[in-house]
Amino acid sequence: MSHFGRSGPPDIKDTYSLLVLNITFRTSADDLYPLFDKYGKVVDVFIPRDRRTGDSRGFAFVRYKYADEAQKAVEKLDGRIVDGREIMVQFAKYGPNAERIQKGRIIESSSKEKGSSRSRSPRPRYRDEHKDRGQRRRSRSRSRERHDHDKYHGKESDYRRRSKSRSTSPGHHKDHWRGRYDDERRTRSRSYESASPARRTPSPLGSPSPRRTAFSRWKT
DNA sequence: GTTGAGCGTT
Repeated sequence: MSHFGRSGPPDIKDTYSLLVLNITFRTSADDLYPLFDKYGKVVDVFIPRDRRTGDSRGFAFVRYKYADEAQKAVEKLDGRIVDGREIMVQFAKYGPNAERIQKGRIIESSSKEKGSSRSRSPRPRYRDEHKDRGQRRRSRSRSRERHDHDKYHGKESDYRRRSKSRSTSPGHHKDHWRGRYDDERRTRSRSYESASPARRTPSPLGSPSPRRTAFSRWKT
């Protein structure tokens, strides 16, 4: 079990995709599956990863079998704290094929279900159907006074440890070329000073480059 | 690896 992501898309023909945003980078599909499965039949959980680093991008896709269950999951899990992060759950707007999606469901280009012609009025009123209880309890503010860091002491240690494998010493090279630059400038300044004293810009970040000559036309 | 919102396969 829990082999989502490497099994490929099982069946997207009749599923409803949810987009889960703002998940932590350590949250995996296996962690999301039981959480979302509580509210309905989850067919697939997929977290797009960076093919170079293999790290998650901070969001995931959860595919439900039924729209009402998916809607329920959105209502229940949107804004919920998962792994110490407030996740955002919403219906996917685009499909894996970059196709348009309606309420998480892929709109098939085939005109097979176009039985009711244009009588439909598809307006973006997803949550309005449940606005009576689905008020925006989420103010989208990331201000949280939680300190659940101690909850991941063990796990966090491992993450930090493997990531801290590198120990570079930035600052040495800067000081290095800085000294070289200073010495070089000082040495050649003698000949350059007499050659083009006007262009003498000692520090590109030390002097505000008083190139007022460009504004000389403003005078009088 | 934050803020806005973000939209996808081995």
